[in-house]
Amino acid sequence: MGRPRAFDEATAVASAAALFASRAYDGISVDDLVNHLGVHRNSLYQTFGSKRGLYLRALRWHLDEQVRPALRRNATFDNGLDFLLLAATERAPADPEVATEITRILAEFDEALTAPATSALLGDHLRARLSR
Amino acid sequence: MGRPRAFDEATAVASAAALFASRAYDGISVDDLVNHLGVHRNSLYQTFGSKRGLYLRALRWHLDEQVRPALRRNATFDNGLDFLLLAATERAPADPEVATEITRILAEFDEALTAPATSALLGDHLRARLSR
DNA sequence: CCCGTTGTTGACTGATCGTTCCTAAACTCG
DNA sequence: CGAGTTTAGGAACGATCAGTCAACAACGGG
Repeated sequence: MGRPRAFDEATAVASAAALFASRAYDGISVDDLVNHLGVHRNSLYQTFGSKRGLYLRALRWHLDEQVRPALRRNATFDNGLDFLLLAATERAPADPEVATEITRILAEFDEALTAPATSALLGDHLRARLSR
Repeated sequence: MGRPRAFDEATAVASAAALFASRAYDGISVDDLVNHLGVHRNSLYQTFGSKRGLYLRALRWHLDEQVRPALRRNATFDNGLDFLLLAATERAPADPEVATEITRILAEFDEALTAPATSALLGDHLRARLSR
Protein backbone atom coordinates (compact mmCIF):
# COMPACT_ATOMS: atom_id res chain seq x y z
CA MET A 1 0.00 0.00 0.00
CA GLY A 2 1.00 3.66 0.01
CA ARG A 3 1.76 5.92 -2.90
CA PRO A 4 3.34 4.07 -5.84
CA ARG A 5 6.83 4.89 -7.04
CA ALA A 6 7.04 7.31 -9.93
CA PHE A 7 10.32 5.82 -11.12
CA ASP A 8 11.69 2.38 -11.93
CA GLU A 9 14.38 1.33 -9.49
CA ALA A 10 16.28 -0.86 -11.95
CA THR A 11 16.32 1.91 -14.55
CA ALA A 12 17.60 4.37 -11.95
CA VAL A 13 20.41 2.01 -10.93
CA ALA A 14 21.46 1.46 -14.55
CA SER A 15 21.41 5.18 -15.20
CA ALA A 16 23.45 5.84 -12.09
CA ALA A 17 25.98 3.24 -13.23
CA ALA A 18 26.39 5.09 -16.53
CA LEU A 19 27.01 8.35 -14.71
CA PHE A 20 29.40 6.86 -12.16
CA ALA A 21 31.34 5.30 -15.05
CA SER A 22 32.01 8.72 -16.55
CA ARG A 23 33.65 10.68 -13.74
CA ALA A 24 35.30 10.19 -10.36
CA TYR A 25 33.01 9.60 -7.38
CA ASP A 26 33.73 12.97 -5.79
CA GLY A 27 33.21 14.67 -9.13
CA ILE A 28 29.56 13.58 -9.22
CA SER A 29 27.23 15.44 -6.90
CA VAL A 30 23.86 14.29 -5.68
CA ASP A 31 22.42 17.12 -7.77
CA ASP A 32 24.06 15.54 -10.82
CA LEU A 33 22.42 12.23 -9.97
CA VAL A 34 19.05 13.89 -9.42
CA ASN A 35 19.24 15.59 -12.81
CA HIS A 36 20.59 12.60 -14.71
CA LEU A 37 18.19 10.04 -13.23
CA GLY A 38 15.15 12.32 -13.18
CA VAL A 39 14.47 11.04 -9.68
CA HIS A 40 14.09 13.52 -6.89
CA ARG A 41 16.55 13.90 -4.11
CA ASN A 42 14.45 12.47 -1.33
CA SER A 43 13.42 9.43 -3.33
CA LEU A 44 17.06 8.56 -3.87
CA TYR A 45 17.81 8.76 -0.17
CA GLN A 46 14.69 6.83 0.74
CA THR A 47 15.50 4.07 -1.74
CA PHE A 48 19.29 3.84 -1.58
CA GLY A 49 20.12 5.36 1.80
CA SER A 50 23.01 7.52 0.69
CA LYS A 51 25.14 8.53 -2.28
CA ARG A 52 27.53 5.73 -1.38
CA GLY A 53 24.63 3.28 -1.13
CA LEU A 54 23.56 4.11 -4.66
CA TYR A 55 27.16 3.88 -5.84
CA LEU A 56 27.54 0.37 -4.42
CA ARG A 57 24.21 -0.72 -5.91
CA ALA A 58 25.25 0.67 -9.29
CA LEU A 59 28.69 -0.95 -9.13
CA ARG A 60 27.23 -4.36 -8.27
CA TRP A 61 24.66 -4.00 -11.02
CA HIS A 62 27.44 -3.16 -13.49
CA LEU A 63 29.44 -6.22 -12.47
CA ASP A 64 26.48 -8.59 -12.38
CA GLU A 65 24.56 -7.42 -15.43
CA GLN A 66 27.29 -6.15 -17.73
CA VAL A 67 30.71 -7.52 -16.86
CA ARG A 68 30.03 -11.08 -15.73
CA PRO A 69 27.67 -12.00 -18.59
CA ALA A 70 30.22 -10.79 -21.14
CA LEU A 71 32.95 -12.67 -19.31
CA ARG A 72 30.94 -15.92 -19.39
CA ARG A 73 30.20 -15.60 -23.10
CA ASN A 74 33.79 -14.65 -23.89
CA ALA A 75 32.26 -11.62 -25.61
CA THR A 76 33.83 -8.21 -26.07
CA PHE A 77 33.36 -5.59 -23.36
CA ASP A 78 33.22 -2.52 -25.58
CA ASN A 79 32.82 0.42 -23.21
CA GLY A 80 31.49 -1.93 -20.58
CA LEU A 81 34.59 -1.86 -18.42
CA ASP A 82 34.66 1.87 -17.71
CA PHE A 83 32.94 1.67 -14.35
CA LEU A 84 35.09 -1.27 -13.26
CA LEU A 85 38.23 0.54 -14.36
CA LEU A 86 37.32 3.77 -12.61
CA ALA A 87 36.22 2.00 -9.44
CA ALA A 88 39.45 0.00 -9.34
CA THR A 89 41.81 2.93 -9.69
CA GLU A 90 39.95 5.68 -7.94
CA ARG A 91 37.47 4.27 -5.46
CA ALA A 92 38.85 0.94 -4.29
CA PRO A 93 41.74 2.49 -2.34
CA ALA A 94 39.27 4.66 -0.42
CA ASP A 95 36.35 2.26 0.09
CA PRO A 96 36.92 -1.28 1.45
CA GLU A 97 33.60 -2.57 0.08
CA VAL A 98 34.53 -1.38 -3.39
CA ALA A 99 37.94 -3.00 -2.99
CA THR A 100 36.26 -6.30 -2.09
CA GLU A 101 34.05 -6.23 -5.19
CA ILE A 102 36.96 -5.35 -7.46
CA THR A 103 39.25 -7.99 -5.99
CA ARG A 104 36.53 -10.61 -6.46
CA ILE A 105 35.75 -9.75 -10.07
CA LEU A 106 39.42 -9.66 -11.02
CA ALA A 107 39.87 -13.12 -9.54
CA GLU A 108 37.04 -14.26 -11.82
CA PHE A 109 38.82 -12.66 -14.76
CA ASP A 110 41.99 -14.55 -13.87
CA GLU A 111 40.04 -17.79 -13.75
CA ALA A 112 38.20 -17.24 -17.03
CA LEU A 113 41.27 -15.92 -18.85
CA THR A 114 44.74 -15.79 -17.32
CA ALA A 115 46.36 -13.19 -15.08
CA PRO A 116 48.49 -11.72 -17.90
CA ALA A 117 45.44 -11.63 -20.18
CA THR A 118 43.50 -9.78 -17.49
CA SER A 119 46.25 -7.19 -17.12
CA ALA A 120 46.44 -6.74 -20.88
CA LEU A 121 42.65 -6.33 -21.09
CA LEU A 122 42.62 -3.70 -18.36
CA GLY A 123 45.52 -1.82 -19.91
CA ASP A 124 43.88 -1.86 -23.32
CA HIS A 125 40.62 -0.47 -21.99
CA LEU A 126 42.43 2.18 -20.00
CA ARG A 127 44.05 3.39 -23.20
CA ALA A 128 40.89 3.11 -25.26
CA ARG A 129 39.09 5.29 -22.73
CA LEU A 130 41.57 8.09 -23.35
CA SER A 131 40.58 8.28 -27.01
CA ARG A 132 36.90 8.81 -26.27
CA MET B 1 64.58 41.62 -3.21
CA GLY B 2 61.63 41.12 -0.87
CA ARG B 3 61.12 38.55 1.86
CA PRO B 4 62.69 35.17 1.07
CA ARG B 5 60.55 32.04 0.74
CA ALA B 6 60.18 29.89 3.82
CA PHE B 7 59.66 26.71 1.75
CA ASP B 8 61.43 24.96 -1.12
CA GLU B 9 59.32 24.99 -4.27
CA ALA B 10 60.74 21.75 -5.68
CA THR B 11 60.11 19.94 -2.39
CA ALA B 12 56.55 21.23 -2.30
CA VAL B 13 55.89 20.02 -5.86
CA ALA B 14 57.30 16.55 -5.11
CA SER B 15 55.23 16.33 -1.94
CA ALA B 16 52.10 17.40 -3.82
CA ALA B 17 52.79 14.72 -6.44
CA ALA B 18 52.88 12.09 -3.70
CA LEU B 19 49.54 13.27 -2.35
CA PHE B 20 47.87 13.55 -5.76
CA ALA B 21 49.05 10.00 -6.51
CA SER B 22 47.13 8.66 -3.54
CA ARG B 23 43.55 9.84 -4.10
CA ALA B 24 41.30 11.30 -6.77
CA TYR B 25 41.69 15.01 -7.52
CA ASP B 26 38.34 15.96 -6.03
CA GLY B 27 39.11 13.89 -2.96
CA ILE B 28 42.06 16.11 -2.08
CA SER B 29 41.19 19.51 -0.65
CA VAL B 30 43.42 22.55 -0.56
CA ASP B 31 43.43 22.09 3.22
CA ASP B 32 44.86 18.61 2.69
CA LEU B 33 47.60 20.08 0.53
CA VAL B 34 48.32 22.80 3.09
CA ASN B 35 48.68 20.22 5.86
CA HIS B 36 50.67 17.71 3.81
CA LEU B 37 53.10 20.23 2.33
CA GLY B 38 53.44 22.39 5.41
CA VAL B 39 53.07 25.41 3.16
CA HIS B 40 50.41 27.93 3.95
CA ARG B 41 47.37 28.44 1.79
CA ASN B 42 48.23 31.81 0.40
CA SER B 43 51.79 30.80 -0.47
CA LEU B 44 50.39 27.95 -2.56
CA TYR B 45 48.08 30.28 -4.45
CA GLN B 46 50.81 32.88 -4.89
CA THR B 47 53.26 30.29 -6.25
CA PHE B 48 51.01 27.96 -8.25
CA GLY B 49 47.96 30.06 -9.00
CA SER B 50 45.32 27.47 -8.20
CA LYS B 51 44.78 23.91 -7.05
CA ARG B 52 44.73 22.86 -10.70
CA GLY B 53 47.97 24.78 -11.34
CA LEU B 54 49.71 22.86 -8.58
CA TYR B 55 48.23 19.61 -9.89
CA LEU B 56 49.63 20.21 -13.37
CA ARG B 57 53.02 21.18 -11.99
CA ALA B 58 53.07 18.03 -9.86
CA LEU B 59 51.96 15.82 -12.75
CA ARG B 60 54.64 17.20 -15.07
CA TRP B 61 57.26 16.79 -12.35
CA HIS B 62 56.16 13.18 -11.86
CA LEU B 63 56.46 12.45 -15.56
CA ASP B 64 59.75 14.31 -16.06
CA GLU B 65 61.56 13.32 -12.88
CA GLN B 66 60.17 9.88 -12.12
CA VAL B 67 58.58 8.21 -15.13
CA ARG B 68 60.78 9.29 -18.07
CA PRO B 69 64.12 8.59 -16.35
CA ALA B 70 62.97 5.07 -15.44
CA LEU B 71 61.68 4.58 -18.96
CA ARG B 72 65.03 5.60 -20.47
CA ARG B 73 66.98 3.28 -18.17
CA ASN B 74 64.57 0.42 -18.76
CA ALA B 75 64.32 0.30 -14.97
CA THR B 76 61.37 -0.86 -12.90
CA PHE B 77 58.72 1.65 -11.93
CA ASP B 78 57.82 0.25 -8.49
CA ASN B 79 55.08 2.52 -7.18
CA GLY B 80 56.19 5.23 -9.54
CA LEU B 81 53.26 4.88 -11.90
CA ASP B 82 50.49 5.61 -9.44
CA PHE B 83 50.09 9.25 -10.33
CA LEU B 84 50.19 8.50 -14.05
CA LEU B 85 47.64 5.74 -13.62
CA LEU B 86 45.28 7.87 -11.56
CA ALA B 87 45.63 10.87 -13.85
CA ALA B 88 44.93 8.72 -16.90
CA THR B 89 41.74 7.11 -15.59
CA GLU B 90 40.29 9.80 -13.44
CA ARG B 91 41.56 13.21 -14.52
CA ALA B 92 42.34 13.01 -18.23
CA PRO B 93 38.66 12.70 -19.26
CA ALA B 94 37.87 15.91 -17.35
CA ASP B 95 40.97 18.03 -18.08
CA PRO B 96 42.28 18.45 -21.63
CA GLU B 97 45.75 19.49 -20.48
CA VAL B 98 46.04 16.35 -18.40
CA ALA B 99 44.84 14.32 -21.38
CA THR B 100 47.57 15.89 -23.52
CA GLU B 101 50.29 14.99 -21.04
CA ILE B 102 49.02 11.44 -20.65
CA THR B 103 48.66 10.89 -24.40
CA ARG B 104 52.22 12.14 -24.92
CA ILE B 105 53.83 9.96 -22.26
CA LEU B 106 51.97 6.86 -23.44
CA ALA B 107 53.25 7.46 -26.94
CA GLU B 108 56.76 7.53 -25.48
CA PHE B 109 56.02 4.23 -23.74
CA ASP B 110 54.92 2.72 -27.04
CA GLU B 111 58.14 3.86 -28.66
CA ALA B 112 60.42 2.62 -25.88
CA LEU B 113 58.54 -0.65 -25.47
CA THR B 114 55.65 -1.77 -27.67
CA ALA B 115 51.94 -0.94 -27.47
CA PRO B 116 50.99 -4.36 -26.03
CA ALA B 117 53.84 -4.11 -23.53
CA THR B 118 52.58 -0.69 -22.46
CA SER B 119 49.07 -2.04 -21.93
CA ALA B 120 50.41 -4.98 -19.94
CA LEU B 121 52.53 -2.66 -17.80
CA LEU B 122 49.57 -0.40 -17.04
CA GLY B 123 47.33 -3.34 -16.26
CA ASP B 124 49.92 -4.88 -13.95
CA HIS B 125 50.38 -1.66 -12.01
CA LEU B 126 46.66 -1.16 -11.75
CA ARG B 127 46.35 -4.56 -10.11
CA ALA B 128 49.41 -4.08 -7.91
CA ARG B 129 47.90 -0.85 -6.59
CA LEU B 130 44.87 -2.78 -5.34
CA SER B 131 47.05 -4.90 -3.04
CA ARG B 132 48.58 -1.91 -1.28
C1' DC C 1 67.67 53.87 8.22
C1' DC C 2 63.89 53.91 5.66
C1' DC C 3 61.35 52.63 1.43
C1' DG C 4 59.76 49.34 -2.01
C1' DT C 5 58.94 44.71 -2.63
C1' DT C 6 57.84 40.10 -1.72
C1' DG C 7 56.20 36.32 1.43
C1' DT C 8 53.53 34.88 5.50
C1' DT C 9 49.45 34.56 8.17
C1' DG C 10 44.76 33.86 9.65
C1' DA C 11 40.28 35.34 9.04
C1' DC C 12 36.83 35.50 5.69
C1' DT C 13 33.81 34.83 1.21
C1' DG C 14 30.12 32.88 -1.63
C1' DA C 15 29.23 28.53 -3.56
C1' DT C 16 28.46 23.83 -3.27
C1' DC C 17 28.60 19.52 -0.77
C1' DG C 18 25.73 15.36 1.25
C1' DT C 19 21.88 14.90 4.05
C1' DT C 20 17.39 15.90 6.54
C1' DC C 21 12.73 17.88 7.62
C1' DC C 22 8.12 18.76 6.69
C1' DT C 23 4.04 19.01 4.09
C1' DA C 24 1.26 17.54 0.32
C1' DA C 25 -0.09 13.92 -2.81
C1' DA C 26 -1.35 9.24 -4.23
C1' DC C 27 -2.29 4.84 -3.26
C1' DT C 28 -4.80 0.32 -0.37
C1' DC C 29 -7.82 -1.39 2.83
C1' DG C 30 -12.01 -1.25 5.67
C1' DC D 1 -15.42 8.05 1.82
C1' DG D 2 -12.07 8.20 5.75
C1' DA D 3 -7.69 5.96 8.04
C1' DG D 4 -3.23 4.44 7.37
C1' DT D 5 0.93 4.21 4.71
C1' DT D 6 4.32 5.29 1.39
C1' DT D 7 6.36 8.51 -1.88
C1' DA D 8 7.15 13.26 -4.04
C1' DG D 9 8.66 17.76 -3.63
C1' DG D 10 10.94 21.83 -2.11
C1' DA D 11 13.16 24.29 1.29
C1' DA D 12 16.62 24.17 4.57
C1' DC D 13 20.68 22.28 7.39
C1' DG D 14 25.67 22.52 8.97
C1' DA D 15 29.99 21.34 6.89
C1' DT D 16 33.34 21.90 3.65
C1' DC D 17 34.92 23.53 -0.78
C1' DA D 18 38.31 26.61 -3.71
C1' DG D 19 39.80 30.98 -3.58
C1' DT D 20 40.56 36.06 -1.61
C1' DC D 21 41.75 40.02 1.46
C1' DA D 22 44.28 42.92 4.34
C1' DA D 23 47.57 43.42 7.92
C1' DC D 24 52.20 42.20 9.22
C1' DA D 25 57.09 40.54 8.69
C1' DA D 26 61.56 40.08 6.42
C1' DC D 27 64.58 41.10 3.07
C1' DG D 28 67.73 44.40 -0.61
C1' DG D 29 68.95 48.88 -2.49
C1' DG D 30 69.52 53.97 -2.02
